[in-house]
Amino acid sequence: MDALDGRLIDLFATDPRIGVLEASRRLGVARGTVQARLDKLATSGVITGWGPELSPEALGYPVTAFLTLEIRQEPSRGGHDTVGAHLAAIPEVLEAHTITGAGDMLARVVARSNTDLQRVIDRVLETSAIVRSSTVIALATQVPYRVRPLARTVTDPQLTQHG
Amino acid sequence: MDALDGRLIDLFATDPRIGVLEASRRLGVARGTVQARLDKLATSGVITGWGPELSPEALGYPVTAFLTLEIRQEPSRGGHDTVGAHLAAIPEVLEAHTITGAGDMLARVVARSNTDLQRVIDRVLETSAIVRSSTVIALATQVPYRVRPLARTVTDPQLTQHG
DNA sequence: CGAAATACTGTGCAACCTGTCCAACATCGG
DNA sequence: CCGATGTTGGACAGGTTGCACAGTATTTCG
Repeated sequence: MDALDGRLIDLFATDPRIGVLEASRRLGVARGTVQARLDKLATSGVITGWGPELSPEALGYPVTAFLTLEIRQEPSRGGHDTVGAHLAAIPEVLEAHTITGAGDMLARVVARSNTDLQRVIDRVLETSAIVRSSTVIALATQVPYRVRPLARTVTDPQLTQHG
Repeated sequence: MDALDGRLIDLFATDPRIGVLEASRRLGVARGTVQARLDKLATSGVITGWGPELSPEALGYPVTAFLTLEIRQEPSRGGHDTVGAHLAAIPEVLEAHTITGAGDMLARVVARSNTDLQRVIDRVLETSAIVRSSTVIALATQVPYRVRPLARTVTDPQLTQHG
């Protein structure tokens, strides 16, 4: 990751439709350089994919909520992996992580409405491996998910301010 | 969104590098159909972008945490928008939402290490509009962020189980 | 410092893909 | 039955890709 990689990522993030050739023109470098950089960024794992980004809202799921789940401690009937597999089978669960705290998990779910959210939560709680849960509903998004500003800190370390 | 749209999204999610022509071959439809479908999916907002997906981990930020922020109620010195703008200026804040509860927000942040997380949190708390905060650290990811299973429920409603 | 390794450039080529038309046919709802 | 809409197969020019090569810069390391 140097400044050219950063500009390359910015370029493709802003204008994903452009190809390698157009990118090389805009960056003022040879086409082969752009190809090599992209290959390296993909190999090193910085770029994980080029797939289409889907909007749950446009798919009819405008309600987002975060569930904090307390997991049963007994290994035979609980465990994070059990719950993880359970959650992975529910389409409305967009992501789930284990977090610090007494055997807890945090899951992001979406639903068709506030009413529909109840159905989703019920489905999440279907497993006996979950002891308790609490829900917060996302009302608005102040900062939409983004990684680009972070990528800039890698090439411009002065952006990493120390409070 | 019908079954063909679903297969189209699956196809491009699995193999983003293929073009319209190759997609039409694999789906057994005319090229113009694929182009028309993609245009419509983009226009309707289901597909929001084709940009490269970046891995914070590969960029050197392997630690993810969720901050719950309590916002000061006085309009002059607090407010969600004030905090939202503040958070948006911090690269390590990957997303932020207002949530149900007493004037709270939820923010996802990343850091270079657990130690570095303290710096990020300090920077988040630099504004006087935030009264209090609590942090949970994500230890592992059971379900990585995904929307594809959700897209399937739109074309295959029986996947939407009722508990 | 000097040499090796690595990266970048500019170029060329064949093969392929895209964007954009078009006429004809199929499907669906009224 | 009609119209609206979507699909098909085809065509075209122009652009793009993947690959290769030699030559030149730049970096790395003894």
